[in-house]
Amino acid sequence: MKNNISFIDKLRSSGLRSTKQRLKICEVLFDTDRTFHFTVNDLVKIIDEKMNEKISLATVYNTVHAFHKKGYLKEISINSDKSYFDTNTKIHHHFFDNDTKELTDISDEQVEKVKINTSLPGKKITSVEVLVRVENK
Amino acid sequence: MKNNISFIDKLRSSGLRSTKQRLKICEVLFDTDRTFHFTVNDLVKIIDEKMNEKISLATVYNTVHAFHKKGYLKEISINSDKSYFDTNTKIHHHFFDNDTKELTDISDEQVEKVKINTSLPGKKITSVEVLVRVENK
DNA sequence: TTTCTTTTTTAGAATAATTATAAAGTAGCA
DNA sequence: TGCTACTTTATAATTATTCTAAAAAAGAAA
Repeated sequence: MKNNISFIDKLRSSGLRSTKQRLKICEVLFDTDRTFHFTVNDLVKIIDEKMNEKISLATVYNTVHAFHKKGYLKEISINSDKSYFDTNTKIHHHFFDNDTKELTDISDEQVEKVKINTSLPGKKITSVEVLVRVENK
Repeated sequence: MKNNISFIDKLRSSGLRSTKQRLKICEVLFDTDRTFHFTVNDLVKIIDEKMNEKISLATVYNTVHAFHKKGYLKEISINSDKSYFDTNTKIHHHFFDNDTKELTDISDEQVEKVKINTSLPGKKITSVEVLVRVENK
């Protein structure tokens, strides 16, 4: 219950009502030192097992989508049967290990600025992301 | 029926039996001047409507996976509800239109060489690809 | 060719992630 | 306090993909 006030503000200021469920999800997602990747299923499990709370699946989906829309979460582009989200919303890139299927952040400084010398008419760029695939030597 | 011989060879040499269905799919995928992107559903539609042929959905999935495994197709990393494949198997980059879900190639010259200043121990880089998401202005 | 073995195709069922629905509950404001 | 719009919820529906098991076809050997 410590810094939940900041979450309430966060929600309010983005036009989302602060509900019990949303605050709980905020805690799980943003009340940590480090950012992380997750699927909706991961999130449900954490809420259920670690937080001993029961939030309906539909609500978790709703909330994750709302947070994504507001820019508090980022969707990661990996082809998979599920959607991966990232609490690190800064522009950054990823290693994807083809052997273990693990995803690791590459901080922005470690990738030289990607320049795209072309565009699509009537469209604006919303993100530029690099995916570096690796495998065992 | 012209250059189907090459497809038969292609299949044979990769240890796949050359069946009527696989040859038809080869025609659709590889008997064109330009490479293209597709989903399994797109492919089924083309076979059905343009080629007036009926190949079972399971077979199309099987074949696409077999071709992917053999390196004749590339899967594109987009978080989406479906899987996208590319008949262009060379390393290259993409625009993905968040509105229309359309995928467009970005030719290699239009992207300045991406430099990654970090690595993972024991791993070697197999590809570095850029995904540029766009949406309506 | 005929026969035999293995691979492939197929329709349909099963699975899994996600979205839609519509009723009940809650937040925030007047 | 009461109202209204937004949320939550359980459940059904949807969609892409995979599984299954039987029938069909391919390739090799006799």
